Amino acid sequence: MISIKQLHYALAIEKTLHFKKAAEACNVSQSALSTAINELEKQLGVTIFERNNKQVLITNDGQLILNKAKRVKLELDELLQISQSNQQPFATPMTIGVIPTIGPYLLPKVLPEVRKQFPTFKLRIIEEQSHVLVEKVRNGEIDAAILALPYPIDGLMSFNFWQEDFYWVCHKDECPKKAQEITSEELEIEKLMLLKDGHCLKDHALAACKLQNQKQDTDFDSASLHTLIQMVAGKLGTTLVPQMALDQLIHNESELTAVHLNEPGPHRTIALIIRPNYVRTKELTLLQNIFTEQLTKKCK
Amino acid sequence: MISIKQLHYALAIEKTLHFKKAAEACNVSQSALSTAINELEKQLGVTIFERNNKQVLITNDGQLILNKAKRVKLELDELLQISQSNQQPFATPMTIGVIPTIGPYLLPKVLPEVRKQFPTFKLRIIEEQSHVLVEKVRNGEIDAAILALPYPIDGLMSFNFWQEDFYWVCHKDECPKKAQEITSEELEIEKLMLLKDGHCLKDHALAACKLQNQKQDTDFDSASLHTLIQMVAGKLGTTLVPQMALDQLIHNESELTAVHLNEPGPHRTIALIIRPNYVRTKELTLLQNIFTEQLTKKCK
DNA sequence: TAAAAATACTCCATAGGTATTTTAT
DNA sequence: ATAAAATACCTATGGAGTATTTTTA
Repeated sequence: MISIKQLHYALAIEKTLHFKKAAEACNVSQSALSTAINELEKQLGVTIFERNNKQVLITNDGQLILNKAKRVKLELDELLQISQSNQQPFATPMTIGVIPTIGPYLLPKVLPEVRKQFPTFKLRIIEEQSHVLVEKVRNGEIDAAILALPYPIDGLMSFNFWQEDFYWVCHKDECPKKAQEITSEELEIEKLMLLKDGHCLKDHALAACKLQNQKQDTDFDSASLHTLIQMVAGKLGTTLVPQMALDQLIHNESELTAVHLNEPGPHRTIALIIRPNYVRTKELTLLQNIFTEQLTKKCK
Repeated sequence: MISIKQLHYALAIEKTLHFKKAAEACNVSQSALSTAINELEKQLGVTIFERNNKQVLITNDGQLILNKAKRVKLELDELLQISQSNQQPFATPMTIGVIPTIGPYLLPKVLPEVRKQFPTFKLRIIEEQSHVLVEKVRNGEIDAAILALPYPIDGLMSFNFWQEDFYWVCHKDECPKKAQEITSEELEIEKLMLLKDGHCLKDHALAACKLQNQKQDTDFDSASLHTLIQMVAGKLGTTLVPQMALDQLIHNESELTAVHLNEPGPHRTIALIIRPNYVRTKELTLLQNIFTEQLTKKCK
């Protein structure tokens, strides 16, 4: 019968493409690893590695096997986590990805409370764009991701925990009226500056205004909302920012005004994305509750 | 290190709730199975089974572990299938689920060609409603399902292979006009008979007419289109049927007329649903091509 | 010829079997 | 008292190590 050890060994070779190094990584002799791989290939009836004394190559079929082996290992790791996380929640570290238009605004609002409630919890945060995070969730590199929806997440599951609208930000001197609301029709589209392509915030902002994602003259090739806001302060145009970013981007003494974009909403939904069958859902639910609770307290 | 064998044994006990019977099912002695389970529980630090001389119970944590173990086994089975299916496609049997409003119309059109191209292929078909099939795909009981979209398939993946419109079917004597087209506004809603709740065809038909799924007086508690058509023939009302069912339901000599429902479409999308990471995609692609090809030949 | 994988041979850990004991109803 | 799981003990398989051979770039 095929064993987990064999899969471990095969995955080690995939990494190093070298039997001796792989053997060292697995703390076994080259001989042990070699026979294990031969036996695995014999059992499967598939040559996984084409090898000679100079190089190790992965066959096409072999790559499929290795990908599946990673999957098996992933599920097995999760099985081990079940026991640990149920014995004492938050004992095992967790890595969560977050996109750049959420991270800097969400995390300062919620992480203090997380630390307060679970002081020993090792939570690692990475910041990437949506497509990178989706891939990392898929292959198990990270436990979960915090994205803005709608976004295509084929094969993954989402748990929405927050919804918010956009605010239109302009310089006080250029604010057309004193109203608290503005509709997309009243916006001067030509003056609107948005993040560069690849940031989902741009798509969501355009969708909220019912605009196509046509290549706009006004595209601003910036990677952060902070920079955009600086441009607005410099009277170079206006922009749209999500509600949770308002308090950080616009201070009382600032030259800027933010008015609610009055279009049917919510304009942006924030969600936790996980693989189906991900096991640490209890812990994620606890986190999610803190998120919603803190956002409600600090945004409404 | 935890082994696959241990998981196998644990799953056998879950089925039988009896160590001796489980041991027999695994072709090992009760002693071997007993020690393996004890070792597994020790390694995990979790009591999976609460047992005495009279009964075996599954603990809460144990059930989580067992569910995950099933997952591991599933992925491992797929790993074994990779080698087999790549060595000779269609050598391993495959089970595909299909909903009752697709099966009887799609399968006669496509299966002959499948048999012709892959005579040795053992394809098993089961017929259930969408929610049952989605669950069976999730837990690996079946390889894939053929559904009509839109339908919620959280965490699964869909490959659309056909799109079609609805046709309004009425008795010739009651046909309001001779036109080839009718809009939903021209329909007499009171006379419209649809399948009972639970059949997605009802939802899709209503959506095509832009109607709410309100509890209609005209709901007809039938489980098959054939029955509905009999009712139409008996002048009890009218109905909507998908294009692929037309040739079977309405013959030349019949008393019935079918006219195309002229609403923005397509009204119903047919798709293959699989788990993410499902491995026999090459074979499914071949099947799917046959499906589309045969439908185009026989429906257009 | 030299670097790397495969093989030969030995050893030991452990999975499994049989027989027996413990346990709880 | 008895049915069923746990344990003791023995055996055999196979995984792992060391040393050596084979392979081919």
